[in-house]
Amino acid sequence: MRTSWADSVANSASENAATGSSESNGLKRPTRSTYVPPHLRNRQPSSSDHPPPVHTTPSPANGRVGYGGPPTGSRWGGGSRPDFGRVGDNGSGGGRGGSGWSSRGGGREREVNPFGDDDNTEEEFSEQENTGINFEAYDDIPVETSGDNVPPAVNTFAEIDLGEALNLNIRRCKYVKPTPVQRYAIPISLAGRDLMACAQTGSGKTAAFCFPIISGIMRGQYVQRPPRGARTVYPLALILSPTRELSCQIHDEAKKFSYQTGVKVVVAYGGAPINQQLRELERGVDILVATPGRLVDLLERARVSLQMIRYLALDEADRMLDMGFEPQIRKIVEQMDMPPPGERQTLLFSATFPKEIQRLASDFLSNYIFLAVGRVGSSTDLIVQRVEFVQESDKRSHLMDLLHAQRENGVQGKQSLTLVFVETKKGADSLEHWLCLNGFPATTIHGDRSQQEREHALRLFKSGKAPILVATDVAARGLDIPHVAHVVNFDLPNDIDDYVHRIGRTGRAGKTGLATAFFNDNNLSMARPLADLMQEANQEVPHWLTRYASRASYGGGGRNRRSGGGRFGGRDFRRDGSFNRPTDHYGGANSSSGYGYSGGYGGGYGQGVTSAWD
DNA sequence: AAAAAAT
Repeated sequence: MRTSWADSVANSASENAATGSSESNGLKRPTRSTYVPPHLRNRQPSSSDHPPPVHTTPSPANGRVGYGGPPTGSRWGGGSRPDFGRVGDNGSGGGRGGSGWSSRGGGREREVNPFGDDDNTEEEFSEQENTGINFEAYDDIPVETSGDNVPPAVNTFAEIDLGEALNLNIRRCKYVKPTPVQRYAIPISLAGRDLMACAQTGSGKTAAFCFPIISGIMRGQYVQRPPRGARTVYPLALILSPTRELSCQIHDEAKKFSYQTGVKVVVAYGGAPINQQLRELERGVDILVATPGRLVDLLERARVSLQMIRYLALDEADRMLDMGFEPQIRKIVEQMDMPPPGERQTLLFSATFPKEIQRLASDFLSNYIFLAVGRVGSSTDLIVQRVEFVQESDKRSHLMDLLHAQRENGVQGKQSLTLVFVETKKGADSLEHWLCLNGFPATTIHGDRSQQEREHALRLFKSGKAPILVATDVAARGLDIPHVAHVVNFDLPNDIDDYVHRIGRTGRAGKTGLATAFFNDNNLSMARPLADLMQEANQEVPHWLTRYASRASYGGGGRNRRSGGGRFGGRDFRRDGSFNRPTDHYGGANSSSGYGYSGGYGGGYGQGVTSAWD
């Protein structure tokens, strides 16, 4: 089924539900659209499994339903954003949009069931799905919101009408009740508001922005494809992330959530053949998940237009707006054909949100709500952090000792994985080689490897065939890898944020995790932030580290460019009063005050909020 | 100085 849900809805005036036999399909893509897979041939369409309505379609240029398309200005039908989905209310969704749609969203025949065999794979799935979600621990989690007219949070999914098909997928995912970030972020998003959210992954962050997007697209009838090159596609939502693997992961999640909703999710990223991605796009796309480089390529080829974007989500938003990415993001968001803030809905998610990045981010937002959700209970306690003083020349043998000990302690069950972070790609290769030589099955992931190699390495690691993964920061953020028992910072990062993200690869799913860092004279600039972080997380700080920390002067200590002051994401910079100051105020000179900061706003977060955020 | 991200 090539036609996306949105396309179908846009043309729903005259509906032809006959599977795969619509004239429009026949007209546009004769071969592909009329194909009926073997298992569906001779099968009666039923309310639960026939594809979304297909239509005798007027050409895109004259088939307008609902609002009139981009050239006419406000696509929001007059600024009442919560109602945007109701344009041209033709009743096809019934009174309660979600339920009405879902019965027809029935699934495209070729849609692979991401849940596997619906009835038999529940265990496998539940384990995966609930990774990192400790529902019990969520009850007294500190939450801070700021902004105008913050919609109230919900306590159950039942309170929100996300639509039947999506609700079914939520049940399939074993999501019993919304996590805090979902409780707040979903109503905010459903109300049409822009959002800057700080929340840990594993607490349902991906779902927190996917649910409202999917739900909104399901019930929105606003879609109209403006005339353009026939091969240009017009996604309604764009989700950007900083690494290819993370985009894949988000795509996989989004596919589960959108199963049989008719909402089409496509992923596009570099390093993989573009032709296959182009074919997927041609089959229809409502939600595009992408890394920036490949997206720019697609935009320049005019294979994708952002003209119809209703939802923009940036995952790991602080990384996306960091120096390396900011120009590309600005190009995509500000210099192509994406609707401006206020005409689209923008959702930014990250665990760490430095103030200066918040300031940058506000360019992309309109009257947004800031949301900070504290860590799950005392979950940092789940990650035991250790720092050891190890000279460069001793690192390998020291690592060897750790791995041997781990092996002998039986900590290394079949599924106990060790993730080793190093600074450079060369260093990754060479350490992997050395580990293998010494009898430790290791693999490596970094940016100099082919995408095939990267994905292969990740699979080897996840499956336990290579229980040691040597990685650069490409693996630091967002990746949900079950059974990582130990994160070793073989080389410490230069930024405490990166450290926070790295160690957050373990201690998930209510399991304990261990994080060991090798510290030496090359890491002096990290002494203070690291010591402060560990102290806040109730970790035992070695005395030698405390001495280094007290010695370190911020100016000389390092180029921790955004220092502790910004690292903690739990505060809306708009409330800081100091946000008018020049940017460089937040540079290295702010380290200590930054840390003192978390105690300075009410203590709601207390300690720990700063750690293990993801 | 390094990593990531298009070909």
